[in-house]
Amino acid sequence: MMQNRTHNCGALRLTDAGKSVKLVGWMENVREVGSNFAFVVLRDFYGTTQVVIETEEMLNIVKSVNKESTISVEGLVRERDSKNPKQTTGDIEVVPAKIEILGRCRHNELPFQINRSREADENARLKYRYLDLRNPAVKNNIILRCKVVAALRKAMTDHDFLEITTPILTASSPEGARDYLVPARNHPGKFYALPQAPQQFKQLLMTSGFDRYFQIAPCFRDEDARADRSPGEFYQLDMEMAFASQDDVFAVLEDVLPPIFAEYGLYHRASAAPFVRIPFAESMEKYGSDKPDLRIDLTVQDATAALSSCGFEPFAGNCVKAVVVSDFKETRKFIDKLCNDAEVQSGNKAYWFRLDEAGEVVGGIAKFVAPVKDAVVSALGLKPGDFVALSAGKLLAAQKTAGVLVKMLGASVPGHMDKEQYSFCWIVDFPMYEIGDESGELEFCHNPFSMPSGGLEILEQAHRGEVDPLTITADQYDLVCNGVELSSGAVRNHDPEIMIRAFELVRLGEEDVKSKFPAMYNAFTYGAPPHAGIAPGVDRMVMLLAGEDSIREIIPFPMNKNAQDIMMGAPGEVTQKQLDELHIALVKTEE
RNA sequence: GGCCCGGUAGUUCAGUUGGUUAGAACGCUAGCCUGUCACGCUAGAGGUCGUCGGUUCGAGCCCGAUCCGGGUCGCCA
Repeated sequence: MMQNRTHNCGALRLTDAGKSVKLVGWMENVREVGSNFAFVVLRDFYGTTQVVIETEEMLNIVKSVNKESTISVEGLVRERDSKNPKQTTGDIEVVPAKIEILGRCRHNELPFQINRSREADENARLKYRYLDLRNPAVKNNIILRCKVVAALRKAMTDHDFLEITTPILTASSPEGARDYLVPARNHPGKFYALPQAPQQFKQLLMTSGFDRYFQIAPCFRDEDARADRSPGEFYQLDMEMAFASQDDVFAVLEDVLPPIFAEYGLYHRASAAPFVRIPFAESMEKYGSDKPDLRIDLTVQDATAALSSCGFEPFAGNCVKAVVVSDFKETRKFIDKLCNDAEVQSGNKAYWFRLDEAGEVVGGIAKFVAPVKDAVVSALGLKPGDFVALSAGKLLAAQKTAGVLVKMLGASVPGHMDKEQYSFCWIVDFPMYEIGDESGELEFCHNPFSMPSGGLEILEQAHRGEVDPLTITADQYDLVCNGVELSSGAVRNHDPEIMIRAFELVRLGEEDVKSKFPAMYNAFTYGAPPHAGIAPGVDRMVMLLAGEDSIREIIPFPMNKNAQDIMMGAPGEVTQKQLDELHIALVKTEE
């Protein structure tokens, strides 16, 4: 008797006919086509092989177990009478002399059919993720993820980056997202935090003299989920370079990413270096987004001057943005859906009108537009047959809504999107400061670690009132691909003096810098190299490469929207003993 | 936390202005079938229409509350 399998279920070919083999796998299907005659489909990680049943004895064994049981099959490889060209092993079949049951499936009805699990209810898929993953179409995304991670590691290593792991149990950081906290048994009342990113550690590594660092880093943030944002935890290709500029960081990723995207992606075409660079302000104005999808040829135009006082109430005193689509042939139903979807996605209403073949303003808010037709036509360069989608509000809201319209129109109106490619761009020159919504005062726009463009000098000018702080940009950048924000990065502020001056503009000072980032501030007083880095999201990259719209499709064991693992039962209750050890008393919350 | 969509058989869904016994496909069970490969044919089992309350002679359908899921805004330095 053979102990181990001799081949996997994807291996056997016509040239193997006549061999004695042993296969193992899951019994995917049984097709009975006569008395004591049946075909069994045996599936393992590698593929499927047909087993032909020709005796009552073998049929009885097969019929004694449910589908999805694991079995071993020993027998002879035989050329098929009727071959199946759709199957890689379709030229042969195995005639069993012995079938052994290895792991019985105790359920004759599964929560969903394996080969159709992608259509099943999300909840059922997550609860029975181990069954969902038996579906090759589901499993393939995980295999892709492994290959992409391996390729990223190799590329980074080839570029002389060292992979260094940083702590998972660390200190809570005062800024940014909500932390996951871990109570410290030996320190009553104190907590570790799971890192939101290895940000401070990698900057400390730079200060220690490691020249090029990277890590496939787990990151933890207690924030709500989105279709493209998993709750709780995610992975970044975190990297940092000493004595480096923005251009140095760009050069590495422009070298690393396109070949991996072209090789592993659904579309085998990726932007060549250098990627387009778009200043933040220009991106917002032209694309209505800081993550434009450059595969779409539509852009946003300003229609404020022409339309804000046309008498249409939502436009009054507001910015008005327009997206013009030529030769528009879609139906009224399409337009209504567009406006409705845009409102759902942006939180703001969208409006529209069009020019008919005679050049007359018709449809939507035509009543208000017609009286100022000439001004609108000339401002937007309209031609007969043009469709105009509109948004209104404060500048940012109007821009963002128009950006949603651009993406929706580009995706759904034929001829405006060259879809089958990976189109990268850098968004640069982010503002350093903004006026906070709640405080009404000057605040950091993104993170305070970034170097202001112009360094100490521009900050001094701002302190002297010679420069408006709102015009100061940071050496900070985003990497965007097909409308997806892959990554944020920056040239870091490595100079304690510049750090303090940057904080002083938002009414903070040296003590605040020291207390918020003690390790980093102290380290930088001992001679720090200028450094820069970035951290592309691994999950989002794999999502793009797999062509999936949901991040859960590319995570082996994803959580649901509410950050629950319904398969494992996390989060779950713990024993009183555990709580006592951690000095935690639970308080009943009032309804 | 706000808003939108959804919850009907094991699964995916349909269900007309509120009206007799709530349907289909796949799956499951049984029978037939010797070259199937999404096998085919015949028959059968399978339902607290998420939950609670209300309106009504009568509710899967209308109303209210609530639970669950997804999307989205806020949030995500």
